Amino acid sequence: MTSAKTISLTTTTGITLTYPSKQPTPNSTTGEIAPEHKQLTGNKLLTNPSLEPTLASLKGRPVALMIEQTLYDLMTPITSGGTVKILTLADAETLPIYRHTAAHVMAYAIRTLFPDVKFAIGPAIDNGFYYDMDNITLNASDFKAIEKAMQTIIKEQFENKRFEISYKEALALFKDEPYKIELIKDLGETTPLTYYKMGDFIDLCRGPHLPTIAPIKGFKLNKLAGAYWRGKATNKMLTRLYALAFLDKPSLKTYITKVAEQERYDHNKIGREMDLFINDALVGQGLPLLTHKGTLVKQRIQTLVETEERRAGYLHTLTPHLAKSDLYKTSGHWDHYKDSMFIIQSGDDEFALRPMTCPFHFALYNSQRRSYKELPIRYAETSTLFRNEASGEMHGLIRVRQFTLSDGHIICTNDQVEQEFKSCLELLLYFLKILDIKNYTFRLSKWDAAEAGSKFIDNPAMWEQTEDQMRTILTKYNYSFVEAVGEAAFYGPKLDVQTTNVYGKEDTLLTIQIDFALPERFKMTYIDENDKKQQPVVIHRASIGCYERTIALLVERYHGNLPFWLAPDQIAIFPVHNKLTAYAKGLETQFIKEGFQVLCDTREESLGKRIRSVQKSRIPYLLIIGDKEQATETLSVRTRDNKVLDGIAIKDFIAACHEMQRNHLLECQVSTLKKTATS
RNA sequence: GCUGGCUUAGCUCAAUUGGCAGAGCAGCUGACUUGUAAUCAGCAGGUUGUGGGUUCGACUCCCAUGGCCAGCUCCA
Repeated sequence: MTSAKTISLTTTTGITLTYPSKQPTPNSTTGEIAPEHKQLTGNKLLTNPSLEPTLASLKGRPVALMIEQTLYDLMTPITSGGTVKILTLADAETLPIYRHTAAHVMAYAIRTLFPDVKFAIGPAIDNGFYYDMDNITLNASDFKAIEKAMQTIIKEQFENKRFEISYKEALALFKDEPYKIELIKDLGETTPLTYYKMGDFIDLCRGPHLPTIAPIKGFKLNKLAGAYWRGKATNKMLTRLYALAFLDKPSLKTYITKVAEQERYDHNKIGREMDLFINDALVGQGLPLLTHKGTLVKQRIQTLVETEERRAGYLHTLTPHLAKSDLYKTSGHWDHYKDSMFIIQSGDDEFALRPMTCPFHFALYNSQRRSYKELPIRYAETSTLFRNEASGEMHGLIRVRQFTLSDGHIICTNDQVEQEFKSCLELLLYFLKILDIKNYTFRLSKWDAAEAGSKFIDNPAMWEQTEDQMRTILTKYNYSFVEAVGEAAFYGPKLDVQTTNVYGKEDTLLTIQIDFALPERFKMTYIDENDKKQQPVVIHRASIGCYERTIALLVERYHGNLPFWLAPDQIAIFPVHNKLTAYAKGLETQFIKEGFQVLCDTREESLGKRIRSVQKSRIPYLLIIGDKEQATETLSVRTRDNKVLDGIAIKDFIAACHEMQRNHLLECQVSTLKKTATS
């Protein structure tokens, strides 16, 4: 049938595969395939007939290949050998291909309903795909019609055909698609171009794709948003339509249920429900007010952080919340961030609320002549910072205009950088461990040479050196990390600890940065052992990051059930009837003396009602006090997960609470109490 | 800042095509004295975010604006 030369590949299952060397080419004027090439498309590529995909069902059949970690679809000629994994729909590696093909189906459907639409890009993403479009107005009420059109298209079981075309042919074929034309021109005349065709819908695309759209099942359009063309805010904003896509409807449903479940723990909802913070339109956007409960949580974390920092050799400072603009001009922040600083004009003087602490610590350092014998100097401050974030950026406690950073700056010699960097890392890992935060990843945030001089200080040698330094340390101590170009600070690379919120949105929780630029700008020096002036290195670091963001993460991590030592109200006391009020009040006093935060509810309401009324506060322990408890000097302890333990001796309960408080224990030590109760 | 959605009592939500703003919870008053997630009855609660406009008449339609939510962009 073909004159294909055979390229032999080793497969994990020992199957030999052959591939045709010749590819179908389109008729350049119409975009149609020449008839003699038709048999080369689709599913004729495997020599083992039992493995051939069929249009009717791809279940258990090969749909794509992975050769040396690169994905190929079955329509693409293979030009090099290697270890091959044959992928079926069941393989995890296939899912992005499936989603990408589904994106094309959606585009096809939209084209039939909105013929004037102009397509940009439509990639697979986690959990689904999106397509960016122009010249179209959509709203959620269009979703059903689009989904229905997609179903209709899928029923046709179109093959997904692949074509290689020249630069000129591509320009002609996509002449009505301005965004595709821009992509083609950017790829240039020398890059091989391909497009895919299903039914009468064609799309410029590198692939890979499923050989047929028949198996596409579990999808749901879910979100409409604006997105800048090529991710640049100066470009036109396009319409982005997001969809979820899974192999089948049950997995789609499972995912939707899971997400709904997760979103119930949004700190922005339950943080307010727990009465940790509020917002007030008169105060302003991005300026949350912590209630007394939120303040208790913050103060407790702060105590932990500052205690550990002192142990780690940090010197705590208190520096001004504003400074003359000259300070930020010296640091370079003015050039980079002037627009997002709060600037205050006072007579002839220009001030700004501080957006970071570093120059203040540098001023302290520079207030004396420093010897190498003093280094490293480790400054730390629980620092209030102000950043005028864009109005669309604010989010609960995660992104705000005023926040409190567990900030710190280590000024050290070049030789001390590795040790100090490692200590910073260990300190923040210690905090993450105590708080039992596990959903984080390390990101080595590097500069982008393309933006040298504008976004980043133009000193390639120093960038290379510090990034290597960081990479070496991380590798040496076996921390796995991803590298991200263009995510550095303007003065140096960062190790960012990234986390995600309940919506899966990624944010930086903690950061350690090596700074080679600001010591120069602030003319920081020390005298070395040879009586020579040297320039120190600065490490910027955060212990727990910003308290507001950390509280948000904790609320989501614990679903509001903060550990005993962090819970705003730790214990609530409920006398069963009002003759026990005095006794309950006595207990309250006793617990307060022990240092716990206690609520005593003596309202003349039913016990059930009073218990119900504190459920939203998620108090770890409710103590029900009846005549029996008073007579035996015991407690009936109800935990917030609704377990009831009767007959707990008061002193044992107090001891257990102290234990949890002192050791920052995560679990309410119900088992300990129980043991005491039954012994 | 941009795109889309939303904005009604303290909270959660109703109110047909433009035709008298309504309920539950919370609050207050009274009765009940309570054993582990809502005792009963009554009362009160609003310039429908704000400012304009269209209309005999606007919660409803239009314009502007504040705020909230998701996404994009940004994040020292």
